[in-house]
Amino acid sequence: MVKQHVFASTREAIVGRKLPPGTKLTEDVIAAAFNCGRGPVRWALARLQDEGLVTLVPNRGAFVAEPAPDEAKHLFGARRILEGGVVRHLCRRLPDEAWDCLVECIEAEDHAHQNGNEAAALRLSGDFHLLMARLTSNPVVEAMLRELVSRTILAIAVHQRAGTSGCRTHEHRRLLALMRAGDADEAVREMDNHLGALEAGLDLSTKRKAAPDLRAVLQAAAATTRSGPAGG
Amino acid sequence: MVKQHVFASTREAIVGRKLPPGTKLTEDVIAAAFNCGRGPVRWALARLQDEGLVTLVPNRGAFVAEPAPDEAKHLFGARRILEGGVVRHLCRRLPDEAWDCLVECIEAEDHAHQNGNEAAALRLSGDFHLLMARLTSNPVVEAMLRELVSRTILAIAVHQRAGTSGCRTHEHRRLLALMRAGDADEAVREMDNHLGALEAGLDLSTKRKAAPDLRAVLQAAAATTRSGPAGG
DNA sequence: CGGCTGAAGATTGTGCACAAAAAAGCGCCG
DNA sequence: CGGCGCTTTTTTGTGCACAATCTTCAGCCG
Repeated sequence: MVKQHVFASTREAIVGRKLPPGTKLTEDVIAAAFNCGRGPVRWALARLQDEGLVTLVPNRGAFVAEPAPDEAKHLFGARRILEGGVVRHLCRRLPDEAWDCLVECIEAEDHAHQNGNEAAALRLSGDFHLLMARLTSNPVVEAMLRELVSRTILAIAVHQRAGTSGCRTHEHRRLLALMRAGDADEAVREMDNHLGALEAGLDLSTKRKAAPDLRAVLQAAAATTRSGPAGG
Repeated sequence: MVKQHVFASTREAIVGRKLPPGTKLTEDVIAAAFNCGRGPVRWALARLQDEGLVTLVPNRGAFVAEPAPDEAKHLFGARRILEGGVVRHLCRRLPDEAWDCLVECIEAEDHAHQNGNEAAALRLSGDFHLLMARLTSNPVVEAMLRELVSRTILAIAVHQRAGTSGCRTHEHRRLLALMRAGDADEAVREMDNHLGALEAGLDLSTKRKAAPDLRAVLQAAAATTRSGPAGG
């Protein structure tokens, strides 16, 4: 199946930071890159849009999504709600193999940090959160969090301050210990703080991006009224 | 835009019970119904698939999703986690207008129940849950729950027992009172019980659907090995 | 010299045609 | 009469062409 190949590869390129936010995704270019027509590309782009990874402007084209500051805040807010529930769900009991999996994931992240590979560390950090969702044995929850983590990576790529790393592994370790101990309330609070620290590492000033927002607003206004200066 | 029209109308037809689960969604038929080519139809189907409302089998076509018993359980589990977080988030404080909105929604649901319009009541019940998500002022949370509610409606349509109605409004009222009182733990518990009652109203026996599952399993096995009797 | 109008270029939206794969129906052989 | 293989038919997967729209830019007028 060509469609899924285009979708998976493009998604991997976006999440793996190969395609920075704001990159124009011209259909012909992608079609040429995969040696296929525009049909599969359009299918993949539609899926990517649903995941919030690309923005599809009518008659303008597709772009790698640039989460606005407000959207980034909403993303973190949603993760607080969802992952709080996940943590509370996991606190009850879990087989030892599950805990080992989480420990292994943290160690891999530590290893990436030591090698100075920040991109891999950020990716592993996301994998840790995703692994927790997987441990709920609920594919629906897992899918929701996967989408949230992907978009969070995008938001971090856009608004990341210089010198700030992703998830600190010691926070992950503490969270793990709290969950293993069964202290639900404290574990949820730790997750809240953890996500708060992640959000605090970003620069979410809403005024700095006034110029591009202005253009978007004008476009939206013109599209709404349909009676502006665009007509001949 | 034709695409969005096809998408919105088809979605409305599925959620509104006009298209029962399992219905074959032939592209040509939909294209003819909307007087357009198959392009917009494919786009709409891709979006619908991402929302979990249709199942898209390769080289077979699109069908209105029939959530399996396991998937239905996962749906309710995800809603427990997500809506539990929503309730906890809303417990803090909310303007009076918000509470009025919720009361109004409950009364509309009551009205539908009195008129014997069960389909509308189920729809209003979903709107109540959706309204709570909207009151978080978080579009991401709202979108996630909208998808979950839609799929839940589908699951109910498939597995509903005879004589069981949807959300009881008095449970909604009690939940509302608890949230307004600020009793987070008790409100979350009420939400849990409420969703549990909804799930209990379904017949989620996994063995009864052995026959159709068998065919799906055989198809999957054939697709995996690629060396079955299908080849010529 | 600035702003506006017009055309040209580029890109997406849509429809149509062909190919491939699966399903169904049918004939044939045991 | 039942099971198997082939053929036909239906439907999706893909590519290509045309039209609509937006952007850009050159030329013109005030």
